[in-house]
Amino acid sequence: MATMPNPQSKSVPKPGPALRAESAEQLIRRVGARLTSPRSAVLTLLQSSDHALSHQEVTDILAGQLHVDRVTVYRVLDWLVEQGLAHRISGEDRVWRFSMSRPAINAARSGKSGAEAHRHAHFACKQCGQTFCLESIPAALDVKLPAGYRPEAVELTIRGLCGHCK
Amino acid sequence: MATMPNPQSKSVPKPGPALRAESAEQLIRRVGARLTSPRSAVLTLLQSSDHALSHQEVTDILAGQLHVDRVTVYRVLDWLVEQGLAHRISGEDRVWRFSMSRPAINAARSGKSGAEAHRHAHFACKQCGQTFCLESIPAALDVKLPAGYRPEAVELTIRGLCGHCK
DNA sequence: GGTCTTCCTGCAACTCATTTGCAAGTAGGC
DNA sequence: GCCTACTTGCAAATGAGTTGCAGGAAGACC
Repeated sequence: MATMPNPQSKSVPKPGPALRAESAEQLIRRVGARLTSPRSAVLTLLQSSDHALSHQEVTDILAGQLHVDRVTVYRVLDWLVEQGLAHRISGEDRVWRFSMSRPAINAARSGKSGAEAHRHAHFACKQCGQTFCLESIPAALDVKLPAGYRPEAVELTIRGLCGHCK
Repeated sequence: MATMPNPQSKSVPKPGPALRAESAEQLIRRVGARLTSPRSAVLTLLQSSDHALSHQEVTDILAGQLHVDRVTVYRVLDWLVEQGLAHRISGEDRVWRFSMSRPAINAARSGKSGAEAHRHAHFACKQCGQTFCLESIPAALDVKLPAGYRPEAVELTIRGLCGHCK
């Protein structure tokens, strides 16, 4: 996924190079898991999307490609997060959004946890509702906390208007 | 809803249990709104809590004090946010939490919007589930966004173990 | 104190994202 | 090709938050 997202391309991502599907399968095998069509389809979708996708978006887009139950989509998304192949972003609309980021993939390859590699800011557009990863902006743990507080993760979300909606 | 402040102006309330209830009433009148027992009770509760409260927590605590419908609690909390007397924090568990912060109150007094004054980080403890305001840590808008992106608000949430759960 | 108007509250029913239970299906090891 | 453990599909449940509406009460006016 591009560090600088292109807001022009909306919900339906382009299929992309042939390598993408193969890459999704490779990643699934890399974690030693069973390769199934829902997993492959969801992961490929996340890979080719320039913004974080909600469960609803994934289900809608997949609906035209293959038959996948919505519960399965939930489970696959959870599983991808568990495996460190994707990360989950909580939005203001109480909807989870999922995104696959290069660092997460690299971390999975190198054995690090996805959470550990997932240290960047997000931008949530209040106009179009889309959420973009700002991988160039770190969500750093360098803040001074009150005594005794042990930080483990930082969530930095910027809200406003994206490049397309401004 | 009128926003004309009440002419009766009193001194800044001092911290202390006895003055707290009175202070909640003062604040409600300050925004020119009707003083009702649900509003007073919820605001007093937020004032006396050291952490952000969920709707469920507010309802539970209030249950032992007076009869308030859960829908009314939702509406009062929304109203407090609208008036800038409280702010709303979105958590990982898809539950809103509400907190009243000094800056927000001062902003209400000076006519500024609560959102404008609400520029601090939050700490979410994964052990006890509580969320605390870190008013000494600013959620600054000084990040470099991709061209065309217009930021309006920053949400900075640190997750980990709080001083009590460490 | 009494009346009136407008805003607020309580109640019931609803929405919708997400979860759970379970039986049927299938990927991959043997 | 067979088996077993892991996945999926379906139905139903959960739970936070919302909506519509009628009755109730805060506060203004007299």
